[in-house]
Parts: sequence; structure tokens; C-alpha cells
Amino acid sequence: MSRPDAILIAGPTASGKSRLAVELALKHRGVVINADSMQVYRELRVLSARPSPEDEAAVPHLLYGHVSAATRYSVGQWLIDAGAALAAARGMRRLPVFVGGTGLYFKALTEGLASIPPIPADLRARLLAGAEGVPAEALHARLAAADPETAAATRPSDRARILRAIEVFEATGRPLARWRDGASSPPLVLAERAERIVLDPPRQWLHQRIAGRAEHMVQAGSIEEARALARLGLSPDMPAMKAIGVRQFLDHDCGKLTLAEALASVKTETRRYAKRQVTWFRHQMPGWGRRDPSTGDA
RNA sequence: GCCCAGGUAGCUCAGUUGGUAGAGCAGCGGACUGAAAAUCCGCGUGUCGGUGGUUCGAUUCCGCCCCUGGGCA
Repeated sequence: MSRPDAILIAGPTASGKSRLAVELALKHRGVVINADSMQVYRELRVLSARPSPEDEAAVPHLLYGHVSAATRYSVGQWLIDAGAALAAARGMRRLPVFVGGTGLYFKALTEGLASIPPIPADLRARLLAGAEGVPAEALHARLAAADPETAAATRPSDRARILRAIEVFEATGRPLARWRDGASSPPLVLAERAERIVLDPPRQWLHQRIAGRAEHMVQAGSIEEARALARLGLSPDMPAMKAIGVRQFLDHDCGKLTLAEALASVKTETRRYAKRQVTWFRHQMPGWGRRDPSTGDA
């Protein structure tokens, strides 16, 4: 490809994506645009390993820390924001460099998203509150009564997807499955016209980086950050509260875990997360070029 | 040096009255369309310390050796 419309960089957590993004953005006069579901939250600088102020000063960065942790952010909202970021990049005559670990965001970016109307916040809140303590199987039964089509395609144990299907049906009166069969938004970035890179390091190397990063987070203020987040008094089911480390560092802060225990848990959870990311990239992003960041020339 | 107790999966351990073994954690594989750092599904990965012996057959019983704890010297 002679001159790509955009550069897309995906990779598991701690694989060195952000560094590569800044490098390429400097080289090609680009803007770095975040495609990570946790780095959007203002309050999660350390916990989400957001780019440093120095990096952000070196080259324009968009969609980093641009929403409050009190927001229930989503792929749909990100896609809207990404459209605006793209327009901004064009306005600056700069090459968009999307970088992040959220595979679903890249999928939406290059393939579009089903055109489902936004769910009213109060309906969502009511639904979530009503589902508290209710077993997934019972929720599934409820979905099956209203929308058998989507229920049949959803595992009875898959709480998150069941709740999504219920809210869509309640808000629109139409099965989620049929929304998905319908029209999609057009892709914002055409995959064929973008340079697509997946960072794919050896697992052992990645595990070492994950461990190192967890240790470093404590010095960088992760405990204080978690404490500040807790002061917002958000419901634990808000997305920002589910960032790896929030629970562990808070548990340590109130004495339920030693620091060593908290760190061990953060590392384990992060390794698992990285594994899920790798699985996504392996199977959902077949046309992407792989690079091994452990060899130094990535 | 002697006496105990152990050596079984990456870790902590269970077990086999002799028929080549199983839990938890870790790990690995997979799914994925508005919570995606979410949610969900699947999988034991093993010279049972080593070596001789008894036996149709030893991880299990016996001998010797090695290693790790503890005790006595």
C-alpha cells in the first residue's frame, strides 16, 4: 500500500502499543487516537496505563481520559467519538493512528455497528438494579419469554449478553437478533486502506512485562488513584470500576489484602485479560500484519 | 552419623488394601456487535525422586541411594 488512510495498532496489554503509536505518529505526522475501553476514563491514568503527559505533548492524542468514570461508556459511544476524532485529524491534515487493546472497537471501526437506537439511561439503570442478585438462568428465562429468538442464541449463563438483549427488546420492542440482521453503520476506516498491525509477542515475554508494569503502578500512585475513584461512590458495575486493579488496590487499602496479594491478583487478572485479547486478535483479525515487539525492531 | 516425616501436575496437596493417578490454584484453548480490562464455554498439562528386587503387572510392597524438613548427637 503506497499511502494508507490510517494506521491501526492492536495488541495485548503491556505489549508496547503506545510507544509504537507515538513513534509512527511522529514519523508520519500523525495523531494518536485511543481505541482502548479503559483509557477513555479521566480518573484512570495509572490503572489504565495511559500515555504519559510527555508522550501526549510530543504528538496530539485524542480520546484519552476524555470521559468521566461516572459515564457508562460503550462501543457505540466510542464509534461516535472516533468519527469526530477522525474528522479532527483530517482538519489537522494529520494521519490517524488508532491504537488500543479493545478488539471490539477495531471491529466496529472497520466493519460498522448494527444501527440500534441508544437505550435510555433510566431504563438501563432500572434493569440493572432489578437484576441484582437474580441468577443468570432466571434472567435468561425472562428473555426467552419476551424474545425467544435472541434467547436461543444466548447462553443461559451469559449474564451480560442476556441483559443487553433484554434492554434492547424492552426499549425497542424488537429482538436484538433482528437488529443485528439489519442495517449497520458504514465503516469509518476501510480495512484495506489502513495499515493494520497486531503486536504479537511471545507469551513469556509479555508475562514479564505485565509483572513489571504491575509493580511499577504502585510507585506511580495506583493505590491513591483507586482511593480517589472510590470517593466518587460509583456503583461497582460501572465499567470504570471494573478496570483491573481497582478492586485489588482498594482491598489492599482497607486491609483486606496485603500489597503482595493485591499485586499477585492484578498480575493474574492481567495475564488472563491479555490471553483473551490474543485470542480475539488471532481469530477476529486475520488480515492484520503481526509484529513481535520483543525483538527490539518493532 | 543416627532417628523420624516427606519427595506424585508449574504450585499446594489427595490417592492407589498392587492393574500406570485427581482436586484447588496457576496455565492453556475457544466464543465474542453499545458493560468488551466486560461476559461466557472448554481442557489435566505427569519418567508418581533414582535404582535394583518380589510379582503376570510396582507410583503403591522390600532393599539401597539421592534430596528436603524436623529431632538426637
